Amino acid sequence: MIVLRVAIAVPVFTLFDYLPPQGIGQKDLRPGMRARVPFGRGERTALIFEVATEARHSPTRLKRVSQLIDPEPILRAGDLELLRWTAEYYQHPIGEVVANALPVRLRQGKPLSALQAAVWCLTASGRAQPPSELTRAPRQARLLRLLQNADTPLSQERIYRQFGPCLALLRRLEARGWLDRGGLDPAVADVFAGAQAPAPQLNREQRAAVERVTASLDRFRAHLLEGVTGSGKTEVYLALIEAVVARGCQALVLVPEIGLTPQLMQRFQRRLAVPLALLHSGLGEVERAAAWNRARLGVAGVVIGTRSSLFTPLPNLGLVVVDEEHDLSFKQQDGVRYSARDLAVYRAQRSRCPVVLGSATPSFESLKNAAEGRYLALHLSRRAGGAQAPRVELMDIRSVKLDAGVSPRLAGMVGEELAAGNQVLLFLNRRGYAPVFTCHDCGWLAQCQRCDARMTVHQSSQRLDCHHCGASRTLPLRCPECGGESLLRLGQGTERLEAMLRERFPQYGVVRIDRDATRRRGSLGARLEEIKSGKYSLLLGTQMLAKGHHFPGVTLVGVLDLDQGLFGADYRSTERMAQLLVQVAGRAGRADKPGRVQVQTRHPDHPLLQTLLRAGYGEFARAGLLERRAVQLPPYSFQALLRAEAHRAEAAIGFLDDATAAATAVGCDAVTLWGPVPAPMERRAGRYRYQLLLQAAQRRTLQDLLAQWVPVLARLTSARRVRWSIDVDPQEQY
DNA sequence: AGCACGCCGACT
DNA sequence: GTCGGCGTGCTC
Repeated sequence: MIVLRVAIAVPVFTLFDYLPPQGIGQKDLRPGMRARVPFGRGERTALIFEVATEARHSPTRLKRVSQLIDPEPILRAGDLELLRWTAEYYQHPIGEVVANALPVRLRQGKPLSALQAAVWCLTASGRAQPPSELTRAPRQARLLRLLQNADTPLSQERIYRQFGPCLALLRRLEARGWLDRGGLDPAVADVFAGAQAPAPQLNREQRAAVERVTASLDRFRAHLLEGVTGSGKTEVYLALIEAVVARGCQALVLVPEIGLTPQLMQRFQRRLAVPLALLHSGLGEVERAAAWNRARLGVAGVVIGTRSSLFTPLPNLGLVVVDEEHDLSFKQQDGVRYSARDLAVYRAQRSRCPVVLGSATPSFESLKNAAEGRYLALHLSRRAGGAQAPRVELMDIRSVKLDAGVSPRLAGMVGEELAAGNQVLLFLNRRGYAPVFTCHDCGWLAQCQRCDARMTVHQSSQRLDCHHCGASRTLPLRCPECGGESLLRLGQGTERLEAMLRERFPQYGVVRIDRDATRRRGSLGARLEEIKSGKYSLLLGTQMLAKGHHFPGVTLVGVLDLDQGLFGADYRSTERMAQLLVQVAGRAGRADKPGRVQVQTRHPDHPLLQTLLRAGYGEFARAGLLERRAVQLPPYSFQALLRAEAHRAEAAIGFLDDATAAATAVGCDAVTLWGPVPAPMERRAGRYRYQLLLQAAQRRTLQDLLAQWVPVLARLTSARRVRWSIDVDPQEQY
C-alpha cells in the first residue's frame, strides 16, 4: 500500500493521507512534488511531504490524488525539512507554512513549465527606427521608445505594468519587423546587460571581516558584522558573495522591507557577474515564480529579497546574509509569525555554511550571542571616505514653547543651516496633521468607533483617520456632541510640521517623506532621487527617513519626539528608540561637512539617553542586557504569546482561561504564565484583544510545552468563538 | 479557511 | 408556512 501524506493550505495542524493517482507507481511519487487532491467538496493544491506505506487515517475513507502536477520534486528534502521545522517551532499549521513559502503561481498549482514569461525584444531595424517618425501612431511611438530606452528585452508583464495592456500594439510592431517575441527569462537578460562596476579597495577592517568569514566557508558559523553607518557593510557582503560564487555556490541575501530595496538590488546587480534572482516587491507573479525557479535550478547565483525569500530553494547554498538584522520587518506579524533572521541562522546551520548578520545597531539577541561566543563578532568602526560621526546633542525643551513641535532654538539652527546652503532633516515619528481632535466647548474627542484610539486629523484630505483599523470620516466642521464650532487640533504630526516649515522658510524646497506622501509605488524612490539632486533643502518625515538612505548634503538632523520611545509600552521600546536614534543620526554628514544631531527631549537626564550619547550604542546595549538579565527578560528567557480576539471580551478571556487550565493539565512547572491580560490597545477594529504570556528559562522547556499544549487548544470549544494565534518569540505586544 | 448542516426569527 | 441568520463541526 502506498499512502501520500500531503500539506494543504488549511488551518489544520496535520498532514492529510491520500492514495496515489491511478496508474502511477511508487518510483514516480516523491516528496516535494505537488498534486491536485479532492478536498471536502472541492479540489486543492497539495504538497507531498511523505510517501508512506500505511495510512494514519482510516484506510477505507482515503481519497485518491486526482493528478500529479510536477514530474519531479520542486522542493528537496532539506527544503521540506525547513518548512516542517518552521511549522513546529512557530506552532503553525504546516499547509499554511507551505503556502507562505511558495510563490503564488506555484501555490495555485500552475506547472513550472508555464513560467516562461513572454518577452519582447527589438530587432536591429526596430532599434534603428526613430520613434519620432511615427507621427501617425503616437502610441506605437511611445511603446517603441520604451523598449529602446530599456536596452534589454522586456517581459510582456513588465511592459503592461509600465504601459497598460497593449498586446495589439506589440503585434503591430512585430508585424512591421521591429519586434521579436521570445521565451527568454527576462531577469537573466537584465543581469548580463549590466556593465560590471569595479570593486573599490577594501579598507583594513573590511578585509579582516572578509577574511574571517572566508576562512571557514565550508562549515556553519554565525557572524555578527557590527558596522557603523557608512562603514561599508555592503562591500563586505559583495566580497563574500564573490568568494562564494567563485566556489560554485549560491548566496542568499535578506534585506528589510523598505521602499529602497530596488536601489540596493541595483547595486548588487551592477557589481556581481552572476545571474541574480531579485525578489523585489515590483515583481509580477510570473516573474517572481520564474526567479524562484532559477534559484531552485542553481542558475541564479544570488537571491536577494525580503523576509519570505528565506524559503527559496537553493541547492548549493554557501552563504546567508541578513542585512540590518535588527529590523522588525524580518518578523512576520500575522499568519505564520516566523523570524526570517532566526530561521536564516537555522538554515545556514542545516546547510553547513556561514551566515552573516549585519547592522549598525544590532539587536540585543544578537549582541548577547556575540558576547557569549556563539556568534563571531566582526567590527567596522571607520566610516568610508573618512566621514566623521555626527555630534549628537540633547536639547532640553521643558517649559519651552514649541511651534509645530519645533523649539525656537532648533528653528534658529535650521535657519542658519539653510542660509549656509546646507540641507536639514527633521524627524517626527507621527504622520498626519494632529493626533488629537477635540471640542473646546464640551470636551468631545474624536475617538475611533471600533478601536480604543483617537483619530488623527489629516488636513490635506480634510478627514479623520484611525491609524489602527483604517476607519476614516470627513473632518466635522461642528462638534458632533454640542454643535460648537471651536474645534481644536492638538499635538504634532508631519503634515503640520510641513505646513509650518513652508510658512517659515518659504524660499526653500520642503519635502515630506511618510506613508501618506509616498503612497504610490516608486514615489519614495523618486523623492529620494530629487533629494540627492538637491531639489529640496528641508526634509521631514517619519521613520521611513531613518532607513537605508544616506543624505550627504544634510548637516543638521533634528529629532522632535524621542521621548515617546523612552517610556513605551513594552520592554523593547528603549532598544528600538536607541536603534532609531543611531540610524537617524547616521543619515547625515560627510567628510568635509560633519553633521550634527539635535534631539529635543523633556528628559535630558534620563540615564539610558545619557549612556547612549556618552558611551554609544554598544555600551547602551551592554547596560540594557544587564537589566534584561536581572529581570530575566528575553534574550535571557524565552517567550510565547497566545493572543485571542473576539467581538465580546468574555469570549476572548474565557478561551484564555481554558487555555491556562489546559496548560496546567499538560504540566508546565518550568513555564510561567501571565494573564489573561488585555492587549495594550484592548479594542481594535471592533474586536476585544487579550493575551496570555508564557515565559521559560530554556527554549526547550517552552517548546516542549507548546508542542503538547497547542493541539489541545485547537480542540477547545471556546477556541471556536475567538480568533487566536500563537506568537513564538514575540517582538511586539500589541 | 471554506463549506454544509442545523435549528430559530421576519417575510411571500 | 419558507428564506436565511450564523453557531458548530469537518476536511484524508
